[in-house]
Amino acid sequence: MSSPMSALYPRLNKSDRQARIVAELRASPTLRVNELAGLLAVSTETVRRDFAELDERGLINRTYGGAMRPVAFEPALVERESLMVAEREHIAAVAVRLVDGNDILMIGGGATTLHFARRLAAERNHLTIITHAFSIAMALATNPLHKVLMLPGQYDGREGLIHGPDTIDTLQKYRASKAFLGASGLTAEGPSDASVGPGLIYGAMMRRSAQTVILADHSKFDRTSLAVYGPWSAAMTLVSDRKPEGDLAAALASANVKFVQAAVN
Amino acid sequence: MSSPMSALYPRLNKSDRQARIVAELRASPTLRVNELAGLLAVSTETVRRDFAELDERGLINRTYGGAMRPVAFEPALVERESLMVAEREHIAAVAVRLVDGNDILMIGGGATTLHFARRLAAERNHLTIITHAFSIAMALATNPLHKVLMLPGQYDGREGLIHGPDTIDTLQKYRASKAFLGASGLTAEGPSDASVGPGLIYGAMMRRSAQTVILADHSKFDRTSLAVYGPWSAAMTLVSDRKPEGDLAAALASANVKFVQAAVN
DNA sequence: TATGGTTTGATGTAATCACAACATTTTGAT
DNA sequence: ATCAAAATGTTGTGATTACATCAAACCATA
Repeated sequence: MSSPMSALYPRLNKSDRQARIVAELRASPTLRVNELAGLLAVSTETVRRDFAELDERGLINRTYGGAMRPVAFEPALVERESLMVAEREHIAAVAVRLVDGNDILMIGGGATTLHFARRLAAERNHLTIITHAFSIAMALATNPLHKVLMLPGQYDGREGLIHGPDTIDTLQKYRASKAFLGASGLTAEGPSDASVGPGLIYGAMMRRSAQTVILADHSKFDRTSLAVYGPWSAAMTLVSDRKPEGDLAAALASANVKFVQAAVN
Repeated sequence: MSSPMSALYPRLNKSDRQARIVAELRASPTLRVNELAGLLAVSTETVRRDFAELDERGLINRTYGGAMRPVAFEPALVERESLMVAEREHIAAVAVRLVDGNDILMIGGGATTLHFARRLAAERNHLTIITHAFSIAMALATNPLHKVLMLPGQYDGREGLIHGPDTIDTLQKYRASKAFLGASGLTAEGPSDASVGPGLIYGAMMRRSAQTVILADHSKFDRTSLAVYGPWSAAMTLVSDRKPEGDLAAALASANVKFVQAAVN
């Protein structure tokens, strides 16, 4: 057997090799499958398999022909990130159309609202946005023309967002035209969140905004979560990829909640 | 037409389209030629030509099959991260010893204070920390036993921290035992920062804390920066890798500033 | 040593991409 | 309206990549 030309490194086992890939990405923001195969003296298929695994674990991001360094990974958020991505992006894209040029917005934390914030950064300018989520603020700040106001309070590293009494108090000082909120459950009673702290924030944001837009894919329908943060009302709009049915649909109708469909073609 | 977002937008001219490509990269760190062609309703060759021009101008980075956001978009912090790392880590390690178990801390933004926060997360528990920097809060939150309070205000994506009148106002409500602050310059007049906004924060933090600890390596000595945020006083401690000399040393001595040496080695 | 699972390599096929050459459309100025 | 330049689309070719499949090599353990 002829030895490979670039035997720069000793043969590594799987975990060492993958660790090295991650390390290599710190030096260079992108890597090609080809280069790496030569560098590590393994076949391209092995590199591809490593990329697939590391991408699964969120340590890298795959691109066509290679991989790139992940931008910034939120602790608990990454797990949810991979689910319902297509639905969430559609919901976010449609929700952006509900934003007026003069709006003052409040945006709650969550995977879907993060997509919404990214599109807001890409498509809009000169908006004022109040939020309690680090990820939302960082996404919006990639467009320096926006003005991002951060709420005070206790930082929860697991969720990557801020809550607590200070947050609620400060919200009373602000008034927005529209609040954009995610939810982990939607029932006839109203939208709800899995944690009490953030739930209180979302309720306060809703009360301090003229309009409220709930962004939630159909997997949240009829799922009850811990903290219900508000009854349905005529000042609310639900943006989702499917139309609700049954009890939930009846509750929305009787409260005059507007519905906007984000079709998944 | 299986792309998530099909032709939602009107036909754009060249410069608008290219501006939009740059904007779109804010929403997603990578773009594929194909997706973008569908999104903008132009041929793949046009997208390729746009990529070539934008890459030439440094506004994007090309990858095989697409383009990615240039690394320069990241907060300005990363650039400084690589300088004086050893010195900063020593300074941070020594500064941690100045923290008492019952302290309530304020920590300002910066590369050196970030090292300090990481050590605090590793070595201490049950501290209450008030900060205005995302990176500091995230570093501290890796230890869930700490309580991290985030200040409100306008988010500056370039620096990755918060400032503005709301921040100053809120600081008046708090009182800490010690403030740990970085600096971009140290002169006889006092420590100073390169930006006005953060400088005002550091001044306020200093006034609201019983003790102030300045963390700065020797490259900051005798360098004047934009915003001087406080005169030297007996309530201050300087932690550095070298002992100041000349005018600076005289000013520190006459104000009774304590000095702690962080020896390298 | 035998064995079963894991890891890696090799191969073939289909999909995707880059690039160049040429045709067509749009734009802007006269 | 006419013309020339710029911008864009189309097409074809060759290169690169992805993915599935199967075989070989490797490894831990009984």
